Amino acid sequence: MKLAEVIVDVPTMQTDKPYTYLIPNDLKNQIAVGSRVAVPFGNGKRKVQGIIANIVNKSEKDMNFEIKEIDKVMDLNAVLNNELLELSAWLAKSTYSFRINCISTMLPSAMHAKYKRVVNLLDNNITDKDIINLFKNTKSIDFSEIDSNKKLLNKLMKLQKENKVSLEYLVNDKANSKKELFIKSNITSAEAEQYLKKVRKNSTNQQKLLHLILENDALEIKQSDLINRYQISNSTIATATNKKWILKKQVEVYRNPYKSKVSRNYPLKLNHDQSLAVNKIAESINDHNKDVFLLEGVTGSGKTEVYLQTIQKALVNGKTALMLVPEISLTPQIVNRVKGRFGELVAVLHSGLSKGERYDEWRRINEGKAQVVVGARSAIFAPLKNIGVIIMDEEHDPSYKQDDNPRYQTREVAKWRGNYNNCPVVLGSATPSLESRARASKKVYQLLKLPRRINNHKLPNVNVVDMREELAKNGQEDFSEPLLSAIKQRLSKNEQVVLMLNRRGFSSFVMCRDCGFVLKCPNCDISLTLHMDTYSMKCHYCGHEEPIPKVCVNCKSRKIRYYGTGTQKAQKELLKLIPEAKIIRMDVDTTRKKGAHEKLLNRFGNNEANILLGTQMIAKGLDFPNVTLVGVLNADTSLDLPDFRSSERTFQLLTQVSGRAGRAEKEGQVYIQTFNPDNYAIQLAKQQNYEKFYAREMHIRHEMNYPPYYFTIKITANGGQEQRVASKIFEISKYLKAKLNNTAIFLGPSPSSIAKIKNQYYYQIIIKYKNEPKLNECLQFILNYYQKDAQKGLYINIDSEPLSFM
DNA sequence: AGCACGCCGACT
DNA sequence: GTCGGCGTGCTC
Repeated sequence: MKLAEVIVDVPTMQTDKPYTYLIPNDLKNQIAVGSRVAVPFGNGKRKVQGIIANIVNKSEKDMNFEIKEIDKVMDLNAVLNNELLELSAWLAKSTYSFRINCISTMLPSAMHAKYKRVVNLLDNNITDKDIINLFKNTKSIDFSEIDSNKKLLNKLMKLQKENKVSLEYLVNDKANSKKELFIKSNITSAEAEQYLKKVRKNSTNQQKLLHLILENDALEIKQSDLINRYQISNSTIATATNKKWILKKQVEVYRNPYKSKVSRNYPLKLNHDQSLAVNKIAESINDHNKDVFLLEGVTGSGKTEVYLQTIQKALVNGKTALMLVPEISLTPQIVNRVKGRFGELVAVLHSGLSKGERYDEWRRINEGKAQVVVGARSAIFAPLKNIGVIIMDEEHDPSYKQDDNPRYQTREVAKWRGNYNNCPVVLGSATPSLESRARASKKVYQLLKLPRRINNHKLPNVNVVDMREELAKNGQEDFSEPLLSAIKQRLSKNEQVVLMLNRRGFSSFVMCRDCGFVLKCPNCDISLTLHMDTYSMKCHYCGHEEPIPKVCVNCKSRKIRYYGTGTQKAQKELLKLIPEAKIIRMDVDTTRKKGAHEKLLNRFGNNEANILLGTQMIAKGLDFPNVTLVGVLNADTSLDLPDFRSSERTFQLLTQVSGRAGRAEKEGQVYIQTFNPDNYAIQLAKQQNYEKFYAREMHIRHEMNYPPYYFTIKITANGGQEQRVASKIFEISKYLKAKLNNTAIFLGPSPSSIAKIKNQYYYQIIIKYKNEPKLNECLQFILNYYQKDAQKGLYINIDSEPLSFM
């Protein structure tokens, strides 16, 4: 007997295993491994969505529990192939998360189940006024309408026992494909010719339609096209339908998120280094080698062209290709370049798409209609088959690590898929992560270098401005004299400027000068940021918003001052200093709306503004030939973070943003303003010398026992009651210290650096270790042991190789 | 998660 | 006595 093993959509520790179900006869042909199904689950009539992980041949009698039947099948075809199912199991294990959560992240959100409970009225002779009122003139109501009404709920429970009402559970599919009305001819062209003779001479529109059918055997056309392109009106269509000349038909269409025209582009001639790289990778594609390449190329060295020609090689071999880019640089610039090269073969996946668009792109990939996928982090789960190459651009980018469950590092998933598909993985960056670069040194990865910019353009000239001097000299803390005059000079030459300030809002905090009181968020342990556009104080963590205080909340003093500069304030100040500046501000606040990102960049590209002022979102991927000056207003924001990766981040950010300058003929210039001009990360970013930075930073990591010399794991406990959270984390720490080798280094337990977010307290332990074969088992034990606390609102999270220790 | 079951205090 | 609060355990 064939039984189905189902992973149910109930993300808890206890239910994180397959459940066995009978396959009813009428569903036998529709069910396959990887299908979405609805199954009964639990005592009542509850139904949940699930994924078939396995079909096994077992006798029902072998089971020591009652087996229920699968209720229905949600899709015509399996939504997960074997590769992705296997991947979900590996992912769950390696990220300490539930399998169903892993499966959910693989599927477009339109495929996540939508549950609905409905109360049906069975008995019409109910006398209770509340109940009569409730069912006014319907027989069934949505349960959520009465969910909170205890009194009503109790009455209904009673009635349910008397069989007077019933509770029904529905698993609905959110996945709606877009349909468009098509017109299809119902007659042959020969018949159309006959009809043409019969129609009245003055019915010109009908004649037009008949001619169309005459000329196109088996005509099938969008109704809207028929109306717009051929000027055939709705009434004509109605008449023709009545006469049975044509049929109306709903056809599933794919939403196309990139309607804008993409101009075709062709492979560029490669320089020596580039062709060497392409050849190496192509060799690996041909030979089905699972090599991992690290493509270390300075900014502007033409990495993208290497990617594109590599993808071409995969396609020529009859394979597909996956290209990942950081979310923030998933700009139309990159997408258009890939689309322009490979046209209809390309599917794009990123958060800017609507749910429907994402679903459609996903289906195009699943059905094999798209062979090239470009996308951000989660696109690593694209249902491509027969992958020939996986490319990760800007492999060092922090957005490749997901910061909630499953907390995966895209790079690791990419390597897993490369291994499964027997294909190479290409990691590209101007500033590789230390982990990757170290592996290249150990020959685990193959290092490919692009040390020169294309056409031998020079790297920009970088100047470091000591803001301590500037502050002492002319009291300036935002715009130094050298930067200001450079801006003015560039503007006078009609060139463009990019300014980066890694802090949004107006001022970063508000402090009372009398008592030192800083206004904090009531829900989070973080100070509120002043926003001038809304005249309010905002919390960047939970979104809390309150009016700007006029007097100090603490001491009632009026001496309140704003400290720190955000993008809003910088924009205002810059306009004061350079009135002729035309500034586009780009930060989370101005790019929240769909497509805003693209619009702002287009305006800048069209020279509608001469200064682009933004947060780090402007550091990556932008390629504007007219940008000759880049300014970093405060290089210290990322340096001052209490985290072992802060130097690496700072170096990467400064190098990336500097790379925006002088990408074409005109030479670029960069000014980095800092209060730490001698810091090595800043000095080496000035020299644009990655290799030197790598050597220096590795030395420090070695001294301090940090990655890549050590593995790390972060265990966090959070909950509403600080006491309980703290005692839990100490308990865990004690347990682990007893179990692990004494070479493991424990940091903490301690409150997390933002100890409270949205009224949840956070405590953490970080463990640095070299070799701990028992660790995985211990952590699984902890998760199991503390699952009971999850019901009391106390959660344990495990983050393997966390991005930051904060 | 969501539901049933069981145990305990407080009410018509 | 029973109603409803919450802690506990189970879901093929």
